[in-house]
Amino acid sequence: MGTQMTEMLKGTLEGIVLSILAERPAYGYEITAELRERGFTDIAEGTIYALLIRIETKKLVAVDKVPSAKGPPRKVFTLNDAGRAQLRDFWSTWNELVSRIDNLPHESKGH
Amino acid sequence: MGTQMTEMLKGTLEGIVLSILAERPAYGYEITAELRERGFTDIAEGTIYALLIRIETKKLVAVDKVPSAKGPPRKVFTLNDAGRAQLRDFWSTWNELVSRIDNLPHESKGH
DNA sequence: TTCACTACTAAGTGTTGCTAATTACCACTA
DNA sequence: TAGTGGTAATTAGCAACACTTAGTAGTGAA
Repeated sequence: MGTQMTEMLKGTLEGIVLSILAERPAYGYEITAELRERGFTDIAEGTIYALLIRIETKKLVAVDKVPSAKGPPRKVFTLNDAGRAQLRDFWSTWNELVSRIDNLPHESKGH
Repeated sequence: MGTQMTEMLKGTLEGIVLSILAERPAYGYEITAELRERGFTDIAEGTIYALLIRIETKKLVAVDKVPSAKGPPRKVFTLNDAGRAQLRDFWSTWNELVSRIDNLPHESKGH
């Protein structure tokens, strides 16, 4: 992936994943697929799994092992209250950043 | 500063500074002040100087030493062609990220 | 001479996303 | 039976970035 996007995802990717989990519980592989559908085409699988471990450690999610018909058991992640609070923080920080950047000198900002 | 914002600035701060330099040449202290005016209140001085060294190393700017009435000579940074190209890249990546994030599940996205 | 302001530098830290390799499980097929 | 392919998760090592903290100097005014 372009280095530019890689660096920009730092600090946003966690919020992106949390917002997907806010819709419904999901497991790693599923989240990776959903991200690709949503345009985040080049995010490495390993990145997602590492991130999921992080949000589990931070206790933003509940985790259930669910047996799968094909393949090893799935780790299903469900957002908890702390996770929803973190997600609200994410949106407020993101909105603030967007509005600050909107106020930057705009010459050739792209439409 | 909130950790959340700190992480989000990774990958964007460089573009933010470049876009300030696109308006007019400036030196470190000046840029720091301008950022504060524009709402980036808590960015450490050291962070800006480190970033300026990075973009100088990447040859995105021309550097001139200009004597100052009060204090040591200023290092004035001027965007060059490579810098302007980098800035265009920044805006296109940024716009792409914004549009992807806009398409995320939107419940409680903030107003 | 002391103080405040200006301007830059340097060392070390933590978080993050990346690559790449490995393991595990099941169904299908040659 | 062995092999292949798709699903699912984990791990180790790496590089980039912003942060904190501290320090070095030059200048003018009290």
